Order: sequence, then structure tokens, then C-alpha cells
Amino acid sequence: MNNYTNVLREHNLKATPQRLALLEIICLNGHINIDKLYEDTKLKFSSISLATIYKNISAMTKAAILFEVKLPNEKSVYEIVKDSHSHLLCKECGEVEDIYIDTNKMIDDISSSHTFKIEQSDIVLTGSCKSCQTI
Amino acid sequence: MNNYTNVLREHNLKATPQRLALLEIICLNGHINIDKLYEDTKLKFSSISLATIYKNISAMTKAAILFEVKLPNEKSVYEIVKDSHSHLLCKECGEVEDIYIDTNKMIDDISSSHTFKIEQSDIVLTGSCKSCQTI
DNA sequence: TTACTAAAGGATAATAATTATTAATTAAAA
DNA sequence: TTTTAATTAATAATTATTATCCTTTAGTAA
Repeated sequence: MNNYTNVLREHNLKATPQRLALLEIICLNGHINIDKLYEDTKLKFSSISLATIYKNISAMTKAAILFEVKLPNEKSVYEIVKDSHSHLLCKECGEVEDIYIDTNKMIDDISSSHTFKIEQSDIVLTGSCKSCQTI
Repeated sequence: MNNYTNVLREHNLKATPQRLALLEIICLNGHINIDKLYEDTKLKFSSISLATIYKNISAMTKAAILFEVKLPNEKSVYEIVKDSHSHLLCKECGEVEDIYIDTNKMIDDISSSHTFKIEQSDIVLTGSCKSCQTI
């Protein structure tokens, strides 16, 4: 029994083989979109339905097991929920990388200057990654 | 001849009444999604086609006259391109507000530490706006 | 274990979102 | 003006996502 079984059960979701496979694939890839997820999952469950992918991604996102990362000019990718972080997107190769940015000062400043209670920060920095710069 | 006529022509797009109306509505609203845009445009052009909305938004976004703002748990909104800025999203009332955040230090730090050439920053801070906090 | 039940899966229909096609119209240049 | 390529409206086609329905299964409890 791997750890995702418990994660699912803690959120009152049955630990089905399809869900465990989805979580493993997402974990392995770091960030992955629906189409790639469907492709990859079919390698293990050749008869899995695309509807099952959508239903589970939606359920696990609602349960806060997964998080949808919206990207400029790209389809959304999904990741396992972890500590608050931001993303680097390479517009050449499409790779998404997690980065930690200390946003405390920024959030405090804006909260007070705009009387706005900030609860979530979504930051995507787009450009060229190391390997794509050198090509 | 208002200013958007020239903006369109400078990008080799004909200044049609439909496009001018779209730009005026977007400017008036600040940020607006496709559905609301279609509704609002129909008040002036009752026979406008939804396909015309899509084609023009797409064309003007490609031409960098418009910018698509991707929001968590919401449909994208469009805005007139202006100087680089970030967004506040109120999850209660859905209002989107422009804010200026000085990202220079952040971008410099990350560029050097990650050897990543950053060309675009998309920042959305979500929470409760002033009026929604007091309800 | 086995039996039970609610949840989940697969197939596919339905709906929503977006894009492509086509014939008529029009902005803008000659 | 006249001409022409771009644009529009209508709508078909495609893509993306969600709902339905029947079968299967995970998880619980005897």
C-alpha cells in the first residue's frame, strides 16, 4: 500500500488502481496536461476512458490533492499539491519547473496598500530555460 | 476617428465597427470574458456572430493589442495591452484589478540562480477585495 | 471470507467551447 | 468611384468537457 492510497482515503475518495496510476504519473512527470495524462495512463490501462481522467482530475483537484496550473499560451498542467510555490515555463520546450519565491513582503505590502486579503498567489515566469538558451 | 482605429491599422487589421466596439467595451470594463463581451457587443450589434468575437479576440491578441489574463477557477478575461502589471482577483465578486508590483529584484534573482531568461511575468493574487471583506 | 452497498469505471451521448467554411458585405487603397 | 482583399454573419465542424447509464469494484461489516 503506497502513500497515495491513504491520501485518497483521507479525502473520502476510493483508492482505485486508475487513480493511483494517475497520481503516480503526475508525480513522475511533475507537471502534465490532460492529453499527455490520457496517453500515459492508457499504457497501463489500455481501456481507460477519457471521461475517467476528467472525472478523477476534477475530483482530486476539488479535494485539493491536485492543483491546476494555468499557463500562458498552453493548456493547463496538473501537479500534486505541495507547499506554496511558483512556476517557470520555458516557451521553447514547454517544460514547467517549480521555484520557491519569497512573496511575504510583496503580499504584506499589497494587502495593506490595497486593503485586499490575499489568500493565494499564482506566479508564472515565462522565458527560456538553460538548455534552450544554449541551442 | 478615435485612437483604436489607428491602433488596429498599425497592426494591419481593418478598423471595422465590430472591432472598435469590442475594444471600447474591453476598455470600459477593464477586464472582460468572452461571454460577457458577446452579451455587451450584441447590445450595439444585435446580429454579431459569436465566431466574430472569437476571431477578433484571437486576432487582436496575436497582434498584441489585447492580452489574455488566465485566472484560477474562472474563465480568462481580456484587457487592452498596457505596461507590465499584475492582477488582483476577488474570489467573492470576481472583480479583477490591475496592480503594479516591482518584480525587478525577483526576476534578476531567479534569472541568475536558475540560469533562466525571463521574458514575461504573470502574477495573479486571489482573495477578498475591500468591499467583499466588509460584508 | 463472503455479502452488501455506495462509489467508480467504461462507453457513449450531450453539452460547451472554439475553429473552419462559405457567400455576402465592406474598409481602404487606387 | 471602383476594385480587391479582408471581414462579417451564419452555420457546420471540431475539440473539450460533462452527464448518463449500466456494469464493476473498493471498502465495510457480518
